[in-house]
Amino acid sequence: MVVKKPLTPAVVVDVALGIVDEHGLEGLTLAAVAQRCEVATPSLYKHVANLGELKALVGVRVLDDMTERFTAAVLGRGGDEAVTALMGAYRAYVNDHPKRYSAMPMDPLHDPIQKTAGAKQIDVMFATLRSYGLEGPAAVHAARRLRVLVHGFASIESAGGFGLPEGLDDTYDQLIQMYLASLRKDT
Amino acid sequence: MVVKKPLTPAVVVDVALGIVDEHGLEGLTLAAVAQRCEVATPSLYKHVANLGELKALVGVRVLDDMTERFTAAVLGRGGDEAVTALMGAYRAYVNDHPKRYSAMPMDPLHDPIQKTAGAKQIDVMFATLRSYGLEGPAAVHAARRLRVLVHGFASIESAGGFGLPEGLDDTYDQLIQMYLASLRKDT
DNA sequence: GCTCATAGGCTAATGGCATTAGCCGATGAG
DNA sequence: CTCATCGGCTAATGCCATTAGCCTATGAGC
Repeated sequence: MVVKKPLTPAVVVDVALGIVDEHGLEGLTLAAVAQRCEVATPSLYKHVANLGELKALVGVRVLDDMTERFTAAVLGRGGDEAVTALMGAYRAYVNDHPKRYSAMPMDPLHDPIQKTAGAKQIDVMFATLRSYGLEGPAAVHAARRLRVLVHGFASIESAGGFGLPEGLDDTYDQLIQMYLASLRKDT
Repeated sequence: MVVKKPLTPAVVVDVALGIVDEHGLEGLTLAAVAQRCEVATPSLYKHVANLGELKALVGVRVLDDMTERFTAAVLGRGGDEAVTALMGAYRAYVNDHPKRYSAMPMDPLHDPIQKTAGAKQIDVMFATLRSYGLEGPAAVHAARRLRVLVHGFASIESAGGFGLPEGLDDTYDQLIQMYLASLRKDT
């Protein structure tokens, strides 16, 4: 017999993530979550403050999932190899969950709920650049460039913004090489 | 005395754009537009098919405005100078209307309403790269890289995604130099 | 085993918004 | 002068978020 999972904030976020995967962030609605949980809409307020908070929590989950994959990809590597692995992992995650990416907050540091998850992800990026020995502003600029590249590509690709998928792998390779070259100049 | 403008689709889009500038794309609502036009909400349906179409039209307007500024920036220039001007104009537009940028469609070619405006903007980018003499796929990759850079940066900056505005000009400069270097390798 | 606070679910009600249907007056072409 | 059309309006529907207030089971503490 089926034992219904007790509803917890984490479960609600799980369900929400499923809805986002299927219908996009705009499709994420308390009513839809409630239906999947076989519960009346107002009941959700016992687990989550409101729709805004739920969206923030979904953002945290996406951030954490990505960070975990990045960490795994970079572990045991350094230098260009690590950077390449990180950029590959970023794109891979977004391709695995295209709709999901729109739930990733661009400004996690501005939201108390997302702050630590956001900081953790940025830390991984900084750590990936560690072996280049960049100091102060140079490190910040390098991390920003990296973020611009991966986010720019991922956001356009996941939106279907590149006319044809034709040669997208090559384009991404070129972005990686371009970035690695810029790192060489930095050091 | 005040002569009230006759309501036309173009005027409705103007008003909508004002709302987007103030409250963001999520704040764009037919009810809000109607109020500013001093008209009942259903009246808008005489000028616009529905909220979705209005958003698409706003997207076209943004696309066109940007393209116009890009064209002006690039006119009479070539090579690195032209690319630098284009990238500068892109960032400048977004900084002039931060909220607005979220209304710029990432996949204009998929929407019949936005298709030509999107194609025109991409044409300007290709034209800016013309003097490098890139052929076939190389030209496509170069244009994609350019788009990734400008969009990635603009989208993060306009969302307030960079921790501190500290040194953002420098970061953007580095992105430009990085891109110019990648073009040198292409040729 | 009894009691009572609480966790977690529910119904009812409110208010915002999109959208549709159907009405109506002004206006301009013929 | 007439009439179709344009552009506005009101009424009604339905979806959604959110709040208020109710009710029950359960488990901690006695």
